[in-house]
Amino acid sequence: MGKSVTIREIAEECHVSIATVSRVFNDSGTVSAATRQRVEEAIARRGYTPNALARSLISDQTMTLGVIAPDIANPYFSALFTLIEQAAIQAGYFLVLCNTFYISSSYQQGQRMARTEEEYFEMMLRRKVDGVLVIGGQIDVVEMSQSYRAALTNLARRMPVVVIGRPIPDVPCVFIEKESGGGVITAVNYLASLGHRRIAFAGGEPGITITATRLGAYRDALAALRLPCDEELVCLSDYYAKDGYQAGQVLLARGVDFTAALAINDSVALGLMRALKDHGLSVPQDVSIISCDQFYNSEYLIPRLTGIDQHNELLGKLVIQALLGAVHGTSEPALIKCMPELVVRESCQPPRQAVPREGAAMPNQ
Amino acid sequence: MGKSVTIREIAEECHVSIATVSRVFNDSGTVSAATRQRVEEAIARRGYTPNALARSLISDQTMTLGVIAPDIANPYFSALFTLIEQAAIQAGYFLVLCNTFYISSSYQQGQRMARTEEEYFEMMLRRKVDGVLVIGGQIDVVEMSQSYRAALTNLARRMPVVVIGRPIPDVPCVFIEKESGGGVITAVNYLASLGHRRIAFAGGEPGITITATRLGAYRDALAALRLPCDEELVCLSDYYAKDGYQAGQVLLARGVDFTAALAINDSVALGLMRALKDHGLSVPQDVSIISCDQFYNSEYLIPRLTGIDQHNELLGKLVIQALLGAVHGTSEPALIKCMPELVVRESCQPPRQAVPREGAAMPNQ
DNA sequence: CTGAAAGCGCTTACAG
DNA sequence: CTGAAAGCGCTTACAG
Repeated sequence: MGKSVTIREIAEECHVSIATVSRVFNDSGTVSAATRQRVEEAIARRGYTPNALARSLISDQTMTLGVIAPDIANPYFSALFTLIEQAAIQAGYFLVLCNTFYISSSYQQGQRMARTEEEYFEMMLRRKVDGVLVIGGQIDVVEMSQSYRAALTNLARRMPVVVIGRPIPDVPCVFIEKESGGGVITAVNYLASLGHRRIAFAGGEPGITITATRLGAYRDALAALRLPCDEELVCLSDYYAKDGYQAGQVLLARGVDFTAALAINDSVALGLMRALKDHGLSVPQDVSIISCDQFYNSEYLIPRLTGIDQHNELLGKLVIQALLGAVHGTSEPALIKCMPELVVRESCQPPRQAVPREGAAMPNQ
Repeated sequence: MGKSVTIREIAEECHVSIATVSRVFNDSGTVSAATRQRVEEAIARRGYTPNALARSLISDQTMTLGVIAPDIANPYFSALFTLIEQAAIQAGYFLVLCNTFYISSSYQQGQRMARTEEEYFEMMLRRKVDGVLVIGGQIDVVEMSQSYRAALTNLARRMPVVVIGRPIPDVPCVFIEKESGGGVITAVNYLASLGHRRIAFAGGEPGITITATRLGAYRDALAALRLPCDEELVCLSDYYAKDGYQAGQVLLARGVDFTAALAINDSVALGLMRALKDHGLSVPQDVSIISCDQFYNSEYLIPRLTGIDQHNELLGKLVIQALLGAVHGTSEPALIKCMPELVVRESCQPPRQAVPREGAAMPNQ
């Protein structure tokens, strides 16, 4: 590729100084109409494009924001990223997307494919992004490593950082807490109101905040309702369809008695329904299913999936607002909560009968 | 945020020149053991991080690649992006992701949320990325605008550009053509082998190459088989679940007779199956469904979706290889084709009866 | 209105 | 082994 045309070349071509070219390009300062026209023509003719690197070196801003997320192929994150990007673009910022695959066991098999979050933090520092958004990842691991905590603290001391996840004391970020489990309580109450008494819980990686929060809310709700809350009703795994499938298989193999189940999100619900079906069970006739976090295709499933809308769109807007606020120094250490909402569709109905207790046959795949 | 520590500060602190600090940090040139240690300690103590902007200005490379895609929330793109990112990271590059929402009618409602591809091209030039990957978008519009073509040509003259999409003569990019419709022909033949004679086609935005290619292959296959290919068997729309749903409604409202249908991808198949169900039709008992482009959840749907695996994973690897090749000047104007593969699952079976011809009732939603 | 100069933070020949 | 200097491409006071 040929070297790109610089401000100096334009200046020489027009017999003016580079300062003058800069002035006309940026429409700053004063330039006589004649030279302005001459310079503008040269710029157009040569296709001059200013070097953003040089500009950033001076202005000390790159108009770039870093986004560090676990897995963009997860619909939850891709939907959120889309929202965030739109808001960022409107504010004139670019986004550098970094996938860590941290909680995504689907991708962790074999050699390390991505960089760690700590490595990404270092890169953000070097590249002088104007701010960083951390979405989940190690921040949501219940037992956080000291080195991660130190790295995040170091990053936050040097540039604005907004975190969607569990607030950590003494780390100078803006934390945005997604939810407190309210939606799950609503879901359990809804199931109970339909007459269900034995309600299972499927999916979610153990040791992750979102799992712990939702599981905790599930247990609290059951306790408040004086409903059974046996350990065997719970099967954690991860956040994808294959994990819901696996959780369903385990639940069924245990021979647990349940007439309804909470799935940690839509993907897990999908896999769970599949496992049930392979066992000869129908939703909602035999088992009612409700998702704790609805994505975008729930209304097209058969049956249409009842679930909690965590209002992630709202979250997306708030997040970028918080980040831009932090970048421009008008940040408040917000603790945002979106009100979850139950969306009733077709996957729940009053219980007809208990699930048979005998050991389950292995499904064919 | 306080100004970050520079090489000059480290130099002063150690009473050496900045050249020396640079040498120890980059482990280049020769430095005495004593000063090396002193400098390394200062670097660690102060948490010095080199300014990548300044480095890039000198080295003329940013180790950043731009990716311009229509919609990362579309599972096709997010899966591809994931693959591409992993390959890029391993090669030491960062990715700037730009969503244009170009073909995504789901997002085009109301005011313009994203930038146009041409604006993104300009930004790539300014930011001096080392290369650009263009995935779909206007490149796949059958009637391409002149200004887009000019902008792409200009970009490709100035930096390495790899395009996944329809090759355009005289535009100096590396083009990677995804497919030629071979998979669709396989799908139609499969349906015909099952005994289907009236096969519908649903989804895909009109005027887009991928739609045209697949529709063309569908028609060719039908013609070769001497099967009916009425206009009314075809209903285009777009690439998402809601579009499949809409296409299904239209097909049903037309009262067309069909026992099987091709959906342009899994999302469309999902919506289509939903529309059929709302009309009281079951898959595969009443209608067989096959997807022309399978995503990741097809094996968890009820019924498990039969479809074509376009082997996008392979594509992801090839793409980044081509881009890195172009960046390092070892590009060949590749024309890559992945061999599609039929994956038979549960959504197709021999026809039982024709769909009733009377006008369809509107489904409840 | 316009230009010369300093400087953003760094790397890299070139001397010593 | 080490430092002074030039230079990457640009912006911005400061003179004139």
